[in-house]
Amino acid sequence: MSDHAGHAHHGAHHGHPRGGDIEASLDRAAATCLARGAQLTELRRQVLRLVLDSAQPIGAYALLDRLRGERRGAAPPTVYRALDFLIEHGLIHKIERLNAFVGCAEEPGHGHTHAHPHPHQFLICGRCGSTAEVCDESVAGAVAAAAGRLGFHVHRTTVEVEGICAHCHDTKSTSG
Amino acid sequence: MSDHAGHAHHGAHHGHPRGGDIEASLDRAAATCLARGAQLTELRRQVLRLVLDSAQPIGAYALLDRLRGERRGAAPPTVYRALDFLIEHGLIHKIERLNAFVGCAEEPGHGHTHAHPHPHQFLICGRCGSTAEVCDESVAGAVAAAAGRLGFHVHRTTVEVEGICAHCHDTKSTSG
DNA sequence: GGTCATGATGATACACTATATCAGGCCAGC
DNA sequence: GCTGGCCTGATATAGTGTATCATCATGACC
Ligand SMILES: [Zn+2]
Ligand SMILES: [Zn+2]
Ligand SMILES: [Zn+2]
Ligand SMILES: [Zn+2]
Repeated sequence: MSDHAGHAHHGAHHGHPRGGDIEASLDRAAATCLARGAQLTELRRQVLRLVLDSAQPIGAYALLDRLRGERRGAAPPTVYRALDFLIEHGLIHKIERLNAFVGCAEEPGHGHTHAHPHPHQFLICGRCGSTAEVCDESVAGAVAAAAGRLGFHVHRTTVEVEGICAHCHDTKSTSG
Repeated sequence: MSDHAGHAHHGAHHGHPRGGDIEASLDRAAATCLARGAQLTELRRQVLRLVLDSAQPIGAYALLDRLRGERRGAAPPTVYRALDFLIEHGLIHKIERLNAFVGCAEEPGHGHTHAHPHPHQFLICGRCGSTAEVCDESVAGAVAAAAGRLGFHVHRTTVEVEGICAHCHDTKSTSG
């Protein structure tokens, strides 16, 4: 499987943690949770690790299969409860179009939670399946303005863009 | 859960704002399909009528239940195939967050199809469950700009905003 | 007329996604 | 010890979406 998963923040220190970065991210996530009076338990840490370890958005049942490798007897509620917690605390996001989950590309500790989420959008490549999380304020602003014009009070915004990533577009004629 | 979704079959009126406009919309939809070399068959017309007749986004299995009132033996593929067709031709949209379907608020016949969809966003009220389709070019433009900066080629964009509609916000203290 | 390809629908079964519910374990505080 | 809150285990079920094959109508073609 290709490992070129989209990186929205070119050259930045954000992006999907890979390899050894994952454990550091887990530690930061644990600290974030503690500061909020919540606990990143071993189960939740395992699920978060599996999400972060996946190069692409991963479904709840795929997570469940992998989780069973280290936690025998895990069942759907096991993983769904962990996912709910992780979403609640802004550590992962759900991509609605795919019924799948990805780690948040923003560093934790910025006060992002389910109640105060950071603006984010997903670019989903229909060819290689990679996704990139972008945090474009102008998109969020345009949405807020359009909603405000209608007197609508925004709580949460889902933006999911389907298309072809730069890498696939560049290589479409050489490997298609 | 509100209970004013209606139980009637293909009656002409339920007190919905659209009312008798629905049959006219169906006729326009049929013409649009014909012009594209497709046919809005009786089944598809029935499903589209049920979607348009629903005051709120309606799920596939709720549609199936109602469809069985006029087409005995209807099964999940019956309604999903019709829905796929209607989406393909831009006559309805799917709201991913709700796993539900709504009629397109834009008039058909503007060349909107699955291949060339019009920009649209949904405002979903978390209190009354109503949704509004808005067609804000600036939102679409901001998304296109953000994606373009990353070399991402946009094919389709999903924007779904959860919040409180103006009506519910105005009446939040007067009625449960 | 007969044959064949196409598209739509009927019908059965299945896969995938998510939640409800109850029971048991753990720990802090009283 | 007891209680209450939180987390997890475990079973069952609800909700959403597809795969597959059969049947039927249509229209092109010979
Ligand atoms: Zn994020
Ligand atoms: Zn790609
Ligand atoms: Zn529309
Ligand atoms: Zn409302």
